[in-house]
Amino acid sequence: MSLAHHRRKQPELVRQQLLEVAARLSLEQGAAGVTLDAVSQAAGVSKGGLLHHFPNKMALLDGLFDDLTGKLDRTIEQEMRSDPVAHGRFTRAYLSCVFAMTDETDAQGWQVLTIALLSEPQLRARWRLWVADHADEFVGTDSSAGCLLARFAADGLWLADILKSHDVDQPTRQAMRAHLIALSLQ
Amino acid sequence: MSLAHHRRKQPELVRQQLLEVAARLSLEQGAAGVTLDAVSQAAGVSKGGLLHHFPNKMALLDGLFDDLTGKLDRTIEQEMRSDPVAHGRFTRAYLSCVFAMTDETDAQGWQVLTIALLSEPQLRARWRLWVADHADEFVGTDSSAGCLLARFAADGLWLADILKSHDVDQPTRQAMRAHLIALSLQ
DNA sequence: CTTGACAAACCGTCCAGACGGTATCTTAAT
DNA sequence: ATTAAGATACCGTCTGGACGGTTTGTCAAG
Repeated sequence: MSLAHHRRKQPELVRQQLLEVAARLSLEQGAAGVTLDAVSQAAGVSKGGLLHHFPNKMALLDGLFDDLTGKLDRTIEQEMRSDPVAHGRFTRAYLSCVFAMTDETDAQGWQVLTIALLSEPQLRARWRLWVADHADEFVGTDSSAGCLLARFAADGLWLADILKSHDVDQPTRQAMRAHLIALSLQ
Repeated sequence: MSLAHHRRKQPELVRQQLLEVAARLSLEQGAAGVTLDAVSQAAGVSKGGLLHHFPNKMALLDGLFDDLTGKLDRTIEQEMRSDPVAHGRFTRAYLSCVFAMTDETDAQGWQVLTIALLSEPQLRARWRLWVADHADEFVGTDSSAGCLLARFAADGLWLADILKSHDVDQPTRQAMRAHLIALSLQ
């Protein structure tokens, strides 16, 4: 009967809040920090409330994954529309996303979260599927060795960002980007 | 008084066995599969025995990490000795290691294990340190944008291998390697 | 008044680590 | 060469807590 019970019901907002909190927790405490108790409490919802929206923990992680790939897909699609050259178009859009991740607000969230997600075998499989689907869709334009290499390099940079292992200054970063774009065109 | 109590004591071997089993378990069952019970049982040692060698779980993971980076360091050092060109020497050795990982016996172990390790914040920090140390040591020869990019690309390939997300055939692989070696020289 | 959106208490399991013990090894004085 | 005295390498049990999930109840909106 306390608090949230009496507030205006807003299921969609609560659902969003739960996903957001789950992402933040995985950022701050690693994958192990994402427990039903912690997430629900941090979101100001009871555990029962959380389990109402996501019937089990895997569903919560799946929700996170969907959120992530959904945003990524939309950004890529948008980026591709403004690229006149067909060859390597998807690769360049992918590059844009990765290079943009440093500045974006929710970039850090994505990053550490992703590592956490990838440590879950089931979610690894889903990521595999995502990659396979896109490789398939753009096999005509983005399957050259140059494109593949460019995307690998972007992944490496992305990994370095996640781990904060390298410290790449902005000029170098831009030079690398230019180099990779050139690669995607050959 | 049972069995292992009476066998010849062989601390170093048992220690090695424990690390090996831990790596195998993380490969087969993901990070969550590495529990003290599972590791000790699979290694034919009691949990008490395990905790004798590694006072807590973190120490076990640290041991794994040391094992990994130790082997990596030795391989890199060896590879560097057979490279006459100074510029980018470390980068090329690093490339060799990454490209060799597909064929090596314990490669799979390394790979999935590494993902598990990277999801642990403390171990991420140690990896950060490893990178920083090496970047520092070879700042004179391997800090060019080309070298950095080559290493990033290798990391991307390595990540793809881990996730089995891409399927890169051997010819493409070799072409990529040649390309990256050229990058390390410029 | 039915249904969806929660709350709150509870359960079974699993897991990290503590603890007290026992067997084997090493060392050094005899 | 013996052997006592410690150090080292284990074993087996227990516990406290965390965690995923269930169940039952309550309130509010349509």
